[in-house]
Amino acid sequence: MNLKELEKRVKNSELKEELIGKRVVLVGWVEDIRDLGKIIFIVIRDVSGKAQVLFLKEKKEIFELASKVTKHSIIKVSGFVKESKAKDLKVEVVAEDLKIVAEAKHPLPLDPSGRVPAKLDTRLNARALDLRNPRNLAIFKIRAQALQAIRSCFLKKGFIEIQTPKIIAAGAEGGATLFKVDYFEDIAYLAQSPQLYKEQLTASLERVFEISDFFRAEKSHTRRHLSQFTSVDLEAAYCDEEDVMEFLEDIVVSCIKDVAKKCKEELALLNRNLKVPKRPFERITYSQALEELYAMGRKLNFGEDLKDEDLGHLGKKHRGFYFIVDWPLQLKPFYIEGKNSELSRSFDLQYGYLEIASGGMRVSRREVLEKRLKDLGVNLEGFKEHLETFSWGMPPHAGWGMGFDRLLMVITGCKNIREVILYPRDRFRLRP
RNA sequence: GCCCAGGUAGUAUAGUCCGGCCUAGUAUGCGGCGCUGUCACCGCUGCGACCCGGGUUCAAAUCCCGGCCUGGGCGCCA
Repeated sequence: MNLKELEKRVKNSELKEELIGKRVVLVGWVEDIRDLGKIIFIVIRDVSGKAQVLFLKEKKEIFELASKVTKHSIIKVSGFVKESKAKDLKVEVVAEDLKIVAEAKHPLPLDPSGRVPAKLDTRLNARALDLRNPRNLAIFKIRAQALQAIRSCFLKKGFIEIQTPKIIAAGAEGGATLFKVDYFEDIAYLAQSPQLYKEQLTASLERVFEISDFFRAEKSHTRRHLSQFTSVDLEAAYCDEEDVMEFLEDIVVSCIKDVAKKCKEELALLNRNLKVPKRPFERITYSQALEELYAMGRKLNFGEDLKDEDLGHLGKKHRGFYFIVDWPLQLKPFYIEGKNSELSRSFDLQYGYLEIASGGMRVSRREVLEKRLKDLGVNLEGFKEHLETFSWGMPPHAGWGMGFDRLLMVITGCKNIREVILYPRDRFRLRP
């Protein structure tokens, strides 16, 4: 089978009244069969939607073939379009010819029609079949659209898309746990962020963005953590934290606006009434957050990180997107610029309890960076090449990283991050 | 690494507390038969399951121990 052979193919979503009387070819999987004895209705679905095909007893050969088709087999049907009496379809196709392209052998691991909903684990183990459920497919149509929206927003602002290495040398970056991999005679690690590279690149590319997967060997087991996740990263020269916060607002709002406009059917399948957030997003300082938490009976000292429970409380008070700014310097990584001796020029973007993005003004002076690293007790040797670039004329720059999968949770309303990833990787899942 | 919950036909569930009328119920699925407008088609009929190993007991899906797997949470998350 090839495209030439399918020249007359009409996607199910294109099957409209204008085609009445015309001969068409449909290809797709069998979603449902209703055999009434002398007439058989087959509901055929493809990536675009569904259609109803009629088989009449007069066409003996194909009628008998149709009565043997199993659900979820791939079939090719040709026939004439006519008006339909079906509840939710305007037209249908009376079959003239039927070919079983690929038989689905039962039992199947789950029922994509969703009549008996399968557990997430079962679904992920049979993902390709699971995505024949239009609701689940909708999530990934939205995902693709959201990515495209973000990319075009960056390009409009003059950003250059980059790809940084995913295999990196010694885990000098510290912090979160790295995955170790054999690298010929050496040991390498999987990158957990493009941080150092994207900063370096502002020296020449000025404004850069990257949309790629990164890896964290955290032993987290929650509904919002994964070992492999998609990160949207921005870094821009001659910008400060305020500038990149505006970029972030713009990216998020454009993305949601675009999805709301172009994915109406998909959002409807998810029962989602997607509201475009208003700019500017609310901003609270870390100190304000502590005060608010104190008023709710939670005592935290300055310098303590906000725990999930705290963010949960704050999320109830601040609905939708909001920034937490002015974090204590000690809570932020070495490359974040200080505001003074205590505070940093950084921000986190929250959506309710969920942390979506974090970023800030970066340190661009080598001596400051070296001091910060030394204060943390890090061996400068591991950062030698990175630090060197800061002696070649490093422009002041700021940036952020956003968890794309988490943004998608917000857009789709999925409560488990695994639902918005095709083949999620977590601590307990390495396959399929 | 820690805590909690769970594992019953292909899928999803009831039963488990308090062992015995469980010959394991229901829905959906799958097979057969009938039916010319279905649309979660319908009617009749059949098929199919107690995660694995050990223990207690006259008797284990049910209680105990170990293992494997899953879900949720904590911690962790530059």
